[in-house]
Amino acid sequence: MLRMSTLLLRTLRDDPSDAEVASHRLLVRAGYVRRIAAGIYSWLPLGYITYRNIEKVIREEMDAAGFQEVHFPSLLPREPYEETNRWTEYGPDLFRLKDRKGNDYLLGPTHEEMFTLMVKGEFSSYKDLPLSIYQIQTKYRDEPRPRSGIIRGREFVMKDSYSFDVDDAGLELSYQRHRDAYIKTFNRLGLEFNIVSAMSGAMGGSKSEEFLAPCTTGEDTYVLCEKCGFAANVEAMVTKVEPFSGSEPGAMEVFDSPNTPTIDSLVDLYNTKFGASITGAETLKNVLLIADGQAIAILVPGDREVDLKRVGANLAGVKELRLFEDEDFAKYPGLVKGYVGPQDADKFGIKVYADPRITIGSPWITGANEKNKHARFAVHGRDFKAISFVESAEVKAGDSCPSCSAPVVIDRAIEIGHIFQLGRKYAQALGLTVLDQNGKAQVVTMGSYGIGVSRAVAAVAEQTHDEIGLNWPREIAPAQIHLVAAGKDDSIFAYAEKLAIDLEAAGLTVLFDDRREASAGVKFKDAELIGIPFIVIVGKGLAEGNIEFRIRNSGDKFEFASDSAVQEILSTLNS
RNA sequence: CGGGGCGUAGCGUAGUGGCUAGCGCGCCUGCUUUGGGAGCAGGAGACCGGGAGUUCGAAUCUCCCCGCCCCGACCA
Repeated sequence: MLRMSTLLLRTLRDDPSDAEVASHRLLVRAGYVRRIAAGIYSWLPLGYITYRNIEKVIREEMDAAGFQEVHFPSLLPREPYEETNRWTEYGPDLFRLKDRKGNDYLLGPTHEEMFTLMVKGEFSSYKDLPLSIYQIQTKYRDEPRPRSGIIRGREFVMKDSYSFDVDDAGLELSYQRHRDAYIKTFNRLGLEFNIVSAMSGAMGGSKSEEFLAPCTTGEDTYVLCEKCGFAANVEAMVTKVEPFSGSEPGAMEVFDSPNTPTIDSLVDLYNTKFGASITGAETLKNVLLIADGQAIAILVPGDREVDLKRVGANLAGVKELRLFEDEDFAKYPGLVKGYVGPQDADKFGIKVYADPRITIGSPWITGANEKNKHARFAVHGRDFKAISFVESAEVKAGDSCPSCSAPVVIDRAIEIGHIFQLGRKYAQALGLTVLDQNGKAQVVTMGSYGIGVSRAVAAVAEQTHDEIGLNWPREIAPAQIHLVAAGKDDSIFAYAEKLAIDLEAAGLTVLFDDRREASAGVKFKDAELIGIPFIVIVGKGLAEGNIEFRIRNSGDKFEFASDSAVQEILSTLNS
């Protein structure tokens, strides 16, 4: 039993000034967490119980799926990460340190290497596979910008699993088993979520899905089709286009277009000059980028911006992508800012990629690579040619769903889980092979599956809180019953004390507000802030033989007879 | 890393060159109160983020540093 009179807890009346999002504000105010440094938090008793409840659900579902729990150190030597090149690749996000002898160590940001090496050290036969193992461990990433309280920290707890299979079919099976276990887990946690297809990074292109918990303060943007249920990461959204069916226009024609460096100004001039009524969607925007030092051009319709994340995710092999700056224009005197067109790309030695909307055969109004001049009737395939199509334009609400063509909506969410088929990258790098039936060494194929455990606490808080406080689902609340003794009479406290003991004996967990000095109002406010799902009040009604029972979530209130309180509470909870 | 903001007691804040740094919440003592963040009285608690400088005098002005928050870039 938790007693408020002795609990290490001080609720705050005011929002902390450094907290913005609801989960952060309320977890601090309700005395669940305290900030230690940017992105680093301590858990107080109420918070740690809640955290452990979430961990318990996750562990139970992993075990039920037949995955085995292991545990690795957080403090790791450099060597394994050197073998996979991540000591270098991970860059400044890696917390690095040296021991007294000057050897390099790191605080694990993720543990692919350790898992792979553990299996390599023990198993060597195809008969040992498939295998799925997991750990729940603190991870460290020196994020450029920790934010939103415990949603994105530099220290956080993650449940990460890895599957090991001999072949792709086995990997697919292991992947599905994890997917199913994740669905069960998040349902038990009371989280609303969508499973969206995601990009697993430019190389590989293997299967990857994210579990996203919708909430306005989430930092992930995704596309959702409310009609057919299609959901995708913005990066993975596929543009639905029809082949161009219009007739081929006359030859490309350059026209004077003074002072039209922007799409809007170009549209105005064009409509006036030619008595037309075009929109930005009929103009072609040529956005120049530097991709790993190389100049490239991205073609998108003029009414859309280029989404650099989408370009980066869809342009195979590109690591660094940035917009052209003035000094880049200086290197290409033929390219006139505001009047760039794709017709002369070969001449300038610039690779051109087109958004799928720039269909073959479609005519466009675009820059003429000369100041104050544009060209019209520029036909893709005739007057200019892209090397390939690349998803580049920003996704907008109302775009067509790739599977059913209905208009999609755009929503924000917190990424609470990510599953993907890693393939053989780590097994290859670290030499994890097993002998097959023919005695031949086969590189093992792996899957990787993560759940943000500490983040899940915040995600649930985000999705369930209201104006007055937290509001936990029953399975993860720090207690199931918040019992308030409201009054000064000894009989109230004596009765409440017995009720608390009886409720615990009946298998419920109880937070008992047994403070003598606090007023009823304070206790009610605290109960609402702390967010335990059921609140029992022993107070003025006791004299008439009644206690009060409230449901935090709905606000419903009931009167129960004090002499049958335990039974009535139990039957209400079970109904 | 770019842009913006902030740093005064456990929390929220006032104080833009001048007396002993003020207020609310919380905390301690006493009395009163007791179903919606109680009242009165008394009290403890602050290297005003750090350093250097300007000045008779600095929380307040200048410079440097550190930390924190927000937007963006970034994010297995």
